[in-house]
Amino acid sequence: MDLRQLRYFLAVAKTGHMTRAAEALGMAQPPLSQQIKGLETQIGLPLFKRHAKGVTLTEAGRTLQADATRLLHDFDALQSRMQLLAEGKTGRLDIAFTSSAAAHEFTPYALRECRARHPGLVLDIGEANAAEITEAVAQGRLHCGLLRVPVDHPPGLVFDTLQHEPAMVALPIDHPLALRQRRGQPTPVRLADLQDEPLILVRRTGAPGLYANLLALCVAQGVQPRVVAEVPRMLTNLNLVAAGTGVSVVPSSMLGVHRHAIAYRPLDVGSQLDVPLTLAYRAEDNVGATATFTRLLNALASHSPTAPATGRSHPTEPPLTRSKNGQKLHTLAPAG
Amino acid sequence: MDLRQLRYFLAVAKTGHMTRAAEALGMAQPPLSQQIKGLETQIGLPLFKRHAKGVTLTEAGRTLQADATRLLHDFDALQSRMQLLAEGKTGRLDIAFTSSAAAHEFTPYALRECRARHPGLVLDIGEANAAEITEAVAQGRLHCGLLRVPVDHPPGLVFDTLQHEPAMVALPIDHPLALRQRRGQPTPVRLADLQDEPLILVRRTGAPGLYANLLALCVAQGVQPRVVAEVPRMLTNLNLVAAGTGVSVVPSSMLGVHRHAIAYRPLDVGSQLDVPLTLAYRAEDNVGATATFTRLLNALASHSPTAPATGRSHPTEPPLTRSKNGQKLHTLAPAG
DNA sequence: CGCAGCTGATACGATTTTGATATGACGTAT
DNA sequence: ATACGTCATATCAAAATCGTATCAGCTGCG
Repeated sequence: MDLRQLRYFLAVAKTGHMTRAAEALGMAQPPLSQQIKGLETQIGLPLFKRHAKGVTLTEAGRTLQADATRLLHDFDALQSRMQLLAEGKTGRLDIAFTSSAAAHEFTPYALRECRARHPGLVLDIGEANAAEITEAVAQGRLHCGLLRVPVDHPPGLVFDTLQHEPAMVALPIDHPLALRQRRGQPTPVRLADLQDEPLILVRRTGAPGLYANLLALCVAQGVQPRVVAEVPRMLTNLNLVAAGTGVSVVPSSMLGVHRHAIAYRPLDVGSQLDVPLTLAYRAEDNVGATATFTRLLNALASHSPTAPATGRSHPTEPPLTRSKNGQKLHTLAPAG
Repeated sequence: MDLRQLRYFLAVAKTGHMTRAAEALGMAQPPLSQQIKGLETQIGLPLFKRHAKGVTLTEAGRTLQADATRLLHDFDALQSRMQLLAEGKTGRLDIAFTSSAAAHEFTPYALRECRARHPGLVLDIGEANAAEITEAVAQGRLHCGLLRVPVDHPPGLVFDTLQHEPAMVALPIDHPLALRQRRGQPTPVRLADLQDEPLILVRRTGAPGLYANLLALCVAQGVQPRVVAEVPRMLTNLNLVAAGTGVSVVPSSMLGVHRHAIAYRPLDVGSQLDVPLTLAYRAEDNVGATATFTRLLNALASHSPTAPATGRSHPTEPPLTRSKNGQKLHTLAPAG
């Protein structure tokens, strides 16, 4: 017995004619008759009574009709479920951010867009530091991770740079560097200015990341930073700055945090430090819902004003709704 | 997508090995790999991750595993349901008796046996007269009918004579024919004795049946019966006899009804009238549960002491339990 | 570091299954 | 009575499936 035979059977049962069922099925009548006969002999009961102008279901036929209808319905449901899964219109998506990635405006925006465009996706969102996220993605416990500077590159992982933004110096509001002005405007900070300042870093074991870049830049400029604290989270970092414990260098999207206690100053032209927003996922699992998510984020990023200048790994996609601060930058017909 | 492919898939998913799954399925490994690959390309997602010592389900694979397991289980259930139906171990059976057929001891005995041997059968039992039963069976509203003398022979209907018994004369207990004795024993009644007796008949429109036989026999013997009543049911008939309204001729299995008011006397040797118990069913529908029932009744009948002398239309069957009045005549190992 | 031993993937020929065309048998309706 | 429509049968072509032989890649051992 076979699903094909059951489909044939149902077609015949529905029409009451071998011939008409055959043309409805897009096939000739003789093979249909053969298949029905095969089904009957395999079951051991006639399913139809043949008469001159068609066929009629027997009792066994009626029983089979009910059961087969249900079964084929279930089968079709299974098939379309898998189809949706394959197309990435359905599925569960385990994601996590670092706290500084979550602070970038692109992150909540992308999540809103994802929810609006793909209501069938279930997003399960967590938060962890870059090292934990990288490991979780590599191990398959997460589908995607959003972080800043990649801290590790396990084989099989892809890192898409979605956004770029300059790093800024975070100073206690009454710090001399914060008070320094030129023609009434605050002045940029040079790395050399931080030479003897108490520096606070966000850092975890074995995780180079953003601050590796900063320290490398210091070394390159002959600056000896004085690290007074290493904290696990960006917000802890800023709390300490606000308390006057020291100074820090943070992505510019942190601007505004503790704005009455912290002054944010750009870095000097010669000390520019770019902070990326990075999407991490496994190359081999970039299918279905994951692919939907990664494609969407890359597409949103390439249409975003703060898109990275370097060539994108994925080409642009169809027009996208861009709702930022309640303003629509791009418009899409039925944007969900 | 196909059930076979799903079976293959589940085998691979269960074992975690293409090779072992292949031997479990009784096939070679290459075609199995092909089918799995075909399934994956058709769905559009990899279902397994291949590595050096086997394969592992992907997320999509786990989803499909759950769904496919359910579907195949349903399919197997469908198949075994149809199998049981074909074997006649399951199903609904619409039967009806005439009241005199129900009076024969064979009838309740056969029903008991049927229930005991085939607990999966649902017997829906009705009662009607011979003409109604014949029509209902012919139209397919009944699977089987039990009656006495067939009143009609629509095409396609089969009548199996299960039992034979002599007709007896039913007389009011104080009737002269009942009181007549020879050497202290009641004497048989000749048809001629009934010449002027008020006769009561069970009869319905257009239904010849038993009483046609009786009347034919009277005509053959030159007897002019005087019919004073025609009643719809055998029991009504006997009620009237008990009340002294008249005399009647009834199957001997009615013996004992109103035994304080009715005397039953055999017919004279020259006036023997045989009353059969007949099973009616459609030849073309004698499959499944109906076949189980008709075969059982024929088998029980051929092992019964009152089996008809004429050659049976169906050969005898395996040994059967015969519990009559609590006595077992034949014994069967696990007779249910 | 290299090689045996296992894994799944590929290539190709044989078998089985399935479908199409032509035709027949049977009933019905005009 | 005959023409039409039904399903069944026979025969052949096409497709799918399967088996054998072989390859490629990874593991784990020496």
